[in-house]
Amino acid sequence: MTGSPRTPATSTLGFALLGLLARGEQSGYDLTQGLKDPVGYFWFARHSQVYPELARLEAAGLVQHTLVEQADRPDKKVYRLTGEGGAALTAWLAADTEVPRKRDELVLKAYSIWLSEPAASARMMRKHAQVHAAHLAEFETRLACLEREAGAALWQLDSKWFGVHAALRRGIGYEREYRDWCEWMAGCLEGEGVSRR
Amino acid sequence: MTGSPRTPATSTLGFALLGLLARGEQSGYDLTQGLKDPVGYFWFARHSQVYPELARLEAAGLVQHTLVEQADRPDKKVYRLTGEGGAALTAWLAADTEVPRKRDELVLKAYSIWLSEPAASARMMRKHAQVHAAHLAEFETRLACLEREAGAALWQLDSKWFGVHAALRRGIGYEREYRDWCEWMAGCLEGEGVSRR
DNA sequence: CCATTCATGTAATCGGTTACATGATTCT
DNA sequence: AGAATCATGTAACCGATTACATGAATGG
Repeated sequence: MTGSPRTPATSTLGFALLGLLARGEQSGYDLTQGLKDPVGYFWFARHSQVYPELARLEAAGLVQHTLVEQADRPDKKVYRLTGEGGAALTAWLAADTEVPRKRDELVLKAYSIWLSEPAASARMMRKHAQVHAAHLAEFETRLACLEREAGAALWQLDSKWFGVHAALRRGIGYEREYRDWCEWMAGCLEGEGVSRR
Repeated sequence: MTGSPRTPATSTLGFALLGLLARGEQSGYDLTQGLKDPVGYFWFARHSQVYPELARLEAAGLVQHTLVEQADRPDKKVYRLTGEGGAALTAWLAADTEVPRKRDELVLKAYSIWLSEPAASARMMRKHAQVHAAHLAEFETRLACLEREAGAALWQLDSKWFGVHAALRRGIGYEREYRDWCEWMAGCLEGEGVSRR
């Protein structure tokens, strides 16, 4: 009993998958879909990354799969969390989290925008404002749905809906701020800001 | 005259460097420092990525360097933008920009926070709120400095200060929103939100 | 004396994207 | 007839991080 079974350091993607599996067993395909929405607002991956990661998690004893044969569809592997997997997940939750440094090409362009055609840049900013406004609207709709369906569970700290709620709130704030910045930029570029106000 | 000199698709880092060089000639070392601050709020790189990228940009004819010998310090290569480099930069500015999908480990943890110890998670959220509040304060200080130093140039679309201004505004909005979300989360986890208000 | 700054590079590794590969069923 | 959905994998590549490597001058 000297030393644990040598878990070779699970990646963040691994914990994302464990977090999804903590809500119920799923196949690799389902997990890939789940990584679009709502986890996908802040983490995502393609199936080509998910399948090998699941194999690694299983080798580390954090998940297990059962083969489910299906008549009209391809057979699938349904994964579930093991006790060790649950423990690894809560240990990760308690561990320190790095503040991420972001890369954002649009803001990088803004830094060089003084070299560009203002009208063209304004159009680009308006387009991005629209995209973020659309994201915002979608998140707000989802939150409204959630309020109807989950009700008070949205606010219960030990409910899985609280997690969705938390992430959605972050998404809403982020998209609102991004939209406002794009619109402010567009306004400046269209001439409003030239003479200080 | 069939086809341009076959620029092998400059990376985003390449354009970040061109954007910095458009403001004045610099060495690879200087550029690496510049990628911390203020461009670094939205793009960054280590020197091990910068030096090879500069070599690639030079091979593509977008920058040129001069060796500057120094007595008391190591010699350095000072890079400057070529005409082709400036053209590549403005072409990139005019091109479509992808809306980036973000990965954020803290929000990912929030999604699984229903499995954690609320008090410990609250402490983590307060810590992150502090970090973002500190970033916010720093950005606001910088903007205030810029206002004093650059004055009206901050609002002139063809001034390089306008680019800094734009990026700083984005940083300020982002950090403020992130701080507020962390504090909202902490409040919930400390019990305020349990019974719906 | 040791750490930091200035200054430039290379090598190993890792996380993630794109593309390759297969194949049945259902919807348009 | 062709596209999309379900379902699982592998391989090549690329961008980025970490570590390796060197070396003089200055500051604590």
